[in-house]
Amino acid sequence: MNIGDVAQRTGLPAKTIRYYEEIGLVRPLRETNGYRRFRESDVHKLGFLGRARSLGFSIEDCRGLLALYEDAGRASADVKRIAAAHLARIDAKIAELDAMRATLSHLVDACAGDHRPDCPILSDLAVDEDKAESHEPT
Amino acid sequence: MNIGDVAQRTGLPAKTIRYYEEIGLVRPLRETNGYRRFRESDVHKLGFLGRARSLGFSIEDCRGLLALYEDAGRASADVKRIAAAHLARIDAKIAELDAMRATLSHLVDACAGDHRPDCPILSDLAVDEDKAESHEPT
DNA sequence: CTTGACCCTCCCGTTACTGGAAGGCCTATA
DNA sequence: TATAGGCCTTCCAGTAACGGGAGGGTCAAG
Repeated sequence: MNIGDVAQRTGLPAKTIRYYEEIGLVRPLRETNGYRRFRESDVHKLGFLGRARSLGFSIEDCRGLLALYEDAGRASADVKRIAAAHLARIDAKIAELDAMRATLSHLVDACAGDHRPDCPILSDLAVDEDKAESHEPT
Repeated sequence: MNIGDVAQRTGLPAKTIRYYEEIGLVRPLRETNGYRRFRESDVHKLGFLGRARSLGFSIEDCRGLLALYEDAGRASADVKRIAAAHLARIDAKIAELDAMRATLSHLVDACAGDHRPDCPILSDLAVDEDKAESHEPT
């Protein structure tokens, strides 16, 4: 199977599939003309990768999950560890976004949004107060 | 004021401040020895930037907000438009993460997490079903 | 034989920085 | 005065996960 068909079947762009090969996530065969030839097992792996990525797992997480998937004797605890860590990151990100949302929606609501220059959004950003002094990395 | 003092006062790393100068967000003066010299207005702007960034505004958003901030005659509607668009992006991101969280926490709960190989997390990722076929860009 | 749809590789651009190397400047102390 | 350290400078490279596009080979149909 050529890359175009695989893209069709997995929903992944051909560019992405080539990239996954480049970083060693899949190893399709090659035709004599240089075209990639994908086996069913490659397509299956790419589907796995697409689903894992859509759940927000990083490429390195995916690499680990794929290795565990192909290891029939793995312990489910190893899989759960990766997933639980990812879940914790998601929760942290949600909390961060919720905090941003709260502040921002408050400011947006307070802003008249008309032709006048007075704007609580800018006023707040301009103020040099402790409550606004946190610049933690995201 | 030198860059180290400004970093101290704004909470921004010196590297970041240099970067902001490079992309034209601030324009500190220069001493004869080549050191950057920051005025109070520069420090103020950097504080503004730090706060806007911590609310998740992009650099380009910040550039726009800063321009509006320095334009005494701007309309608050212009500011509100930027903030509301950002709020919408935040909401979309939260919704996406909530969906991931729901699926993932379900799987994590279903996984025994012991020494046995059976793992619903991997089983689900391996399945090629319609309900798991969406790989929309984030 | 040409057209058009594939496929290939290679390189740059994205976001917002961060790390590090190589070296100049400034102050204090031995 | 020499030197140590702590600043400061520039420039280069790398990050995550691709996307865009150039330049060019391949294949099946008409």
